[in-house]
Amino acid sequence: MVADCDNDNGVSSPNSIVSSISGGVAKALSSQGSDDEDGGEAARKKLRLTKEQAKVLEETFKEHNTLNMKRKQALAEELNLRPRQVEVWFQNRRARTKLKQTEVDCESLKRCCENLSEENKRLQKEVQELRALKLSPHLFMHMNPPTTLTMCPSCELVAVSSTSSSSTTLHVAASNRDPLDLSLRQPVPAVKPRPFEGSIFRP
DNA sequence: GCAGGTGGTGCACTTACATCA
DNA sequence: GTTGATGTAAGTGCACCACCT
Repeated sequence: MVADCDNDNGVSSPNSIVSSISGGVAKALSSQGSDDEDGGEAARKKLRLTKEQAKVLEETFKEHNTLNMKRKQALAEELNLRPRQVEVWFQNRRARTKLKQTEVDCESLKRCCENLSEENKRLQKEVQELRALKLSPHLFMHMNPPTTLTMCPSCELVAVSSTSSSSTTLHVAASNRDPLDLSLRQPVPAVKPRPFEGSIFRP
C-alpha cells in the first residue's frame, strides 16, 4: 500500500535507490528492454513513493486520470521523479480503479442475480398454487384472489388483485387469457447488449 | 488522396520487490 | 528468522492514433 510506505527508512527517497542502481533500473527505464549491457546483474529495485508524492499524484489523478506531456513533466519536476515514473503511476492507478470498479459491478450483478432467483422461486410457487386451485374448481369458487402484484407484460402497469369481483387494472386482453398459459404472454424484451464502458452501472 | 513508416500513449498481463501478519 | 499473502512499481507486448513522407 502506498499509504504504508513512509519515508522514515529512507527507502522511498526518490533518487536514493535509482541513482545507486543507475546501471540497472534507471537504464531500463530510459531504454526499455536493453539490459544486455549491464552484465545481467541488474536486480530490479523498487522505489516506494513517499506519502507526499502519492498524495500529490492522487490529487492530480482525481482532477484528470490521464496525463499530457506538460502535466507529466511538471509533476515529475514537482515530485522529484522521472516522467516515466509519473506515467507508470498513472497507468497502475487507472488499472487499480478499473479493477475496483469491476469488483463493485460483480457484486451488484451477484445481488441482482440473487434477487431474480428469489423472485423466480416465488413466481414458480405461485404458479403451482394456481395450478392446484384450477384442478379443484370447488376450492377455486371460494378462494380469494391472489394478493400478489401482477404486472401487465405489455405496458408494465401493476395491478393489485385485491377483490374477487375484478382484477382492477388488468387489461381485457390479458384477463381473457388463461392466466397459466405462459405461451400467450408477450416475451420480455431482451436487453440489448452494449459494449463494456468501464462500468455498466455508471450513469 | 492513399499507403507505409514512426513516435506517443493506453491497456492487459506479468514480474519483481517491499511489507506485513 | 522464515514464510506466504498482498500491494505496487516497473517491464513487455500489442493496438490505436496522429503525423509525416
